[in-house]
Amino acid sequence: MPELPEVETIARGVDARVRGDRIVEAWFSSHREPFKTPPRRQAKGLEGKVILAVHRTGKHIVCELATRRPGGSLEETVAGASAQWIVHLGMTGRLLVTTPDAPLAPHTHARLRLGSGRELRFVDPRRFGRLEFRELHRAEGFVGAGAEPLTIEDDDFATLFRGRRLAIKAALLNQSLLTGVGNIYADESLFRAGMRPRKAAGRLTRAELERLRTALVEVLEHALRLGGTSVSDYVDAAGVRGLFHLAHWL
DNA sequence: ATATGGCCCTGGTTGC
DNA sequence: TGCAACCAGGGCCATA
Repeated sequence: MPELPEVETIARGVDARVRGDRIVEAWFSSHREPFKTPPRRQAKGLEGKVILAVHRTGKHIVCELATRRPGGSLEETVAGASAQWIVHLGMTGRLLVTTPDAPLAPHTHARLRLGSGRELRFVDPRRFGRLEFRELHRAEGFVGAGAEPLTIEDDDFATLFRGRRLAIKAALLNQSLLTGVGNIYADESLFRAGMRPRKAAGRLTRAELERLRTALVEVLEHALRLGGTSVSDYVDAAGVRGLFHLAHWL
């Protein structure tokens, strides 16, 4: 359910609350999911790190980490990162900033105790979400496989679908083509563009593709504007309401 | 290479 | 009313 606008909104909210904070202690649940990196390794990597910045790539929330405080512009800050904590919310995941004494929600899988006294928590009943830790000297910084729908040019957008026989809706959902688009915004943009979801992606005309891209950008930006006004609904302990909000504007 | 389908997982909804 | 079956749905993997 969380797609690009929701994830962006959450990333901004978390960034505003924890940027510059130090991770004092990390606790993880002992389930197999939602861990892409074993919990012990995540805890070891996270403890002592400073959160330089939190931002969105596709549907992923990326926390840039280092062993010292950030300085300068966002670009410099991100460039100075030595590790990343990557959060995917899946269907039901929530990333919350709370006080340490806030009641523990059921299905809490991660608790990062911060130097400021706050806590960053990951809660996910269905465990479709993913938590990953990356050392940047061992691996590339996280990059989504697909293109960002908000910034892709018309030519590149058209190229994505050339020769493809699968339905345009399925193509929009494919994260290695376009990243950040899920069920809701795929449906909504197709509807706005007046296009049948089951039409083969490769059979759309250039004019149709341009209409589709425009519609997609419009719905995403609209949702982003709405989301921006209700950041606290996502990130502060109340949590759930915000997602509901955005889904309901459609 | 591209496309399809099954699986993961729990909570809410539906149906008896 | 109460309980069980059923469905949602993004990403990942095996298979066609």
